[in-house]
Amino acid sequence: MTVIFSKKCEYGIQAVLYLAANLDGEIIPADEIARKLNIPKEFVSKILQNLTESGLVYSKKGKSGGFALAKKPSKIRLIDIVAAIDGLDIFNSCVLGFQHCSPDHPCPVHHNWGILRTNAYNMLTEETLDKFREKTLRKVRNI
Amino acid sequence: MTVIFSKKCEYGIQAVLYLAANLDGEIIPADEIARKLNIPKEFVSKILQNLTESGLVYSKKGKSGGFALAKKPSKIRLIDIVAAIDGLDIFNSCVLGFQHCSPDHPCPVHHNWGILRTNAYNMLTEETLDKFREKTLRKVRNI
DNA sequence: TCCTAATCAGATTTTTTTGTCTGATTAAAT
DNA sequence: ATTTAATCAGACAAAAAAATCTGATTAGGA
Repeated sequence: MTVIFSKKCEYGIQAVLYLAANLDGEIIPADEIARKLNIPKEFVSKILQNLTESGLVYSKKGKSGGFALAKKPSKIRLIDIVAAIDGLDIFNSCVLGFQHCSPDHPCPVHHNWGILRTNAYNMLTEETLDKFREKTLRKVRNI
Repeated sequence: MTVIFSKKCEYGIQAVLYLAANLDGEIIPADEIARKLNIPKEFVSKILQNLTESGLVYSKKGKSGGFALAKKPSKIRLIDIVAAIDGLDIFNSCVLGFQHCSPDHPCPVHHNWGILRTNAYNMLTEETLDKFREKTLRKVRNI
């Protein structure tokens, strides 16, 4: 199966978007996120743990605990989430898997793919969570 | 780990490019392909089996057997290989994994990602194996 | 203050992907 | 024609990813 982001990363982005849609930094339990987004409960919990270690998310243990963003939505870019979960190898390694692919010894699609890759990177870097608030709200309510 | 193509697909494309680099339809054993491309021998053999079932590759059993392209290089597009191994889901499903993503209820990055995806699809569709012959030869010899 | 219920967090299991091994097949040499 | 050596092909095993289970933690009510 071809894939852009791992399931972990997909779920992670979804969950963080959900947190961002609740402006005032409200603490939200993993259980609610899991239900609203149709993600296995303990899986989303684990992913948010990872993001907590990365400093993107804040977690509170115990009763009435949960997760919230650790920064303002305008300070979190989509690329930050991808970097924390999947890493940025995809933007540095050869799409065909050639081990010694470089500008000097390019693979057949090196140039064309490079352009696509740069566009993707720029898109993920330009987009911060605050830009998505309304879109995310609409999307989540329609699931 | 974020990934575009599965290892299987990466290896598959590499192997088919290698076959295409041998113009006259010469039959090449999996062993040689594996050595030249640094791919596990039996794995590349299995992948080429799959491609044989898909009609892209021809296989010959027994001593002095091996694999060759089943069609002229100009008739095989990169997208055909991707479709045969990984399928084309990546070009139809939501990049963030939202189950009900559509133009009516788009995910936050729906539009932007749609453009990138279309570009990628077009690139893989326009590129046929014959265009890569010299590039592949250079690449393989430098590995 | 203690107990309970709800939560996060780490360990475990299942599934998928990747890689390896053994056997069936075939062409060529004897 | 028989044997042999090299190959493809399908069954098997290991590693990685995804999902689940159990235990540690904490706030709030009795």
